[in-house]
Amino acid sequence: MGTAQRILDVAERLAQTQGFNGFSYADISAELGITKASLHYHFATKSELGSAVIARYSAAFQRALEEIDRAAADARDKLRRYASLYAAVLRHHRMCLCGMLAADYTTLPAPMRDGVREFFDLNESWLARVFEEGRREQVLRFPGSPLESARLLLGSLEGAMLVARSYGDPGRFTSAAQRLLSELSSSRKRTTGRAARRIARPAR
Amino acid sequence: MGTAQRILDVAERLAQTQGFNGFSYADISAELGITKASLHYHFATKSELGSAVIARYSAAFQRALEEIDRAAADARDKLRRYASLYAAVLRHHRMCLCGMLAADYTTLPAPMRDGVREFFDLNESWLARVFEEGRREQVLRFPGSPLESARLLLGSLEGAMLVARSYGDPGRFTSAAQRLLSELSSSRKRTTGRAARRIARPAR
DNA sequence: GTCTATAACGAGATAGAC
DNA sequence: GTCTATCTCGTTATAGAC
Repeated sequence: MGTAQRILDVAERLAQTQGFNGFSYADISAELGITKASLHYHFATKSELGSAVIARYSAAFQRALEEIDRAAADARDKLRRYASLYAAVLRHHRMCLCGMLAADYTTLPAPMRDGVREFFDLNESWLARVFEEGRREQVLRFPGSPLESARLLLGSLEGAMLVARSYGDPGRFTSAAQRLLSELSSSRKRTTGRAARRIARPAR
Repeated sequence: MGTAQRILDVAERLAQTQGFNGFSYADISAELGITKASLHYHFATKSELGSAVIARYSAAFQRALEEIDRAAADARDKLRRYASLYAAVLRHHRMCLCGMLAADYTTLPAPMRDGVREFFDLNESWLARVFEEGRREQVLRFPGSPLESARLLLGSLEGAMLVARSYGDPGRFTSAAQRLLSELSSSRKRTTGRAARRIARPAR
């Protein structure tokens, strides 16, 4: 794999675990056994590096959502798999990249701020589509607009991750995620233990 | 007001808006018109300063919760007022201190990490008591244990704040908070517009 | 594309005068 | 309690050799 990709891998992980102000070129340099000057050859400024990390992360997330659209049985299943994406991140002791950057938001360079909002927009519009589809096919039942439900779910999952990570306890996240899905999608057939386990250990 | 308190005021605001790694003694120094050396007289290390900020914040939050216990009509009203505390913070363009520090968590000195978890514990046990009370007095209806609902609500409010702040739109928070309360506390009498407005502009 | 070397600055922290 | 002065280290970033 190219050097640029390996730099992005490390930067992404550090941003997800320590925040954008919580790591430096020196950290990446030490981990890859490459000098700081070389890092600057690939990414001239930290802002540029951060923007590249966000862009790659968003693209990967986009692909994951398309994969869910392809594989999921119905809208409810899509939400379950969506929550599983978050659970997988947390199991790697990471926070969602953009949830993390949302905390650093006011200190971020403008291009990165835009990237963070675009990531949220991406998630919200996909989720809103899923809620709309679920309502249409009568597999989901919820009050208000699909977009409102999308925003509530996105924010709640981000917050559940954030707190769960402080306790080093992914169970806190999966527990909250299960309740959220069953509340937000209160169809007649209620969520059972089987679905709960599927969130806790998703297909890879 | 004493110098130490004014230092804490500034440090608290900076921690809530920029994160613990997003501000320095120099920032506080400039704002208060006092040298960095003087700051170190009051708080020898940044870790000490951070711990003091958390301790004061937690104590103030504790008092706010006791005030809610005193003033609120019932458990549902307590939850509404609880959400209003968060909305007030957000309106000041701040994030919850400990929600912010939860993002910085892995980079924090150990004493601060403990303080963050204690803040969450404090909130969760108060909320769990409220959910329990609400169930007992049949004003709230929810599945599972009171503690699970407490954790879900805490995490969801933190996350809703985090995302809303990125958009500079407190309305995103209040909208999510309303939905959460009405879902989490699905008694027969549903929440109305009157309650919604109370969350948007709480009593001070 | 990676290196050595260094610039330029800001961080947290301390010594000691007043 | 607050100051000046300073230390040491870490930060992002650049110049120029290989």
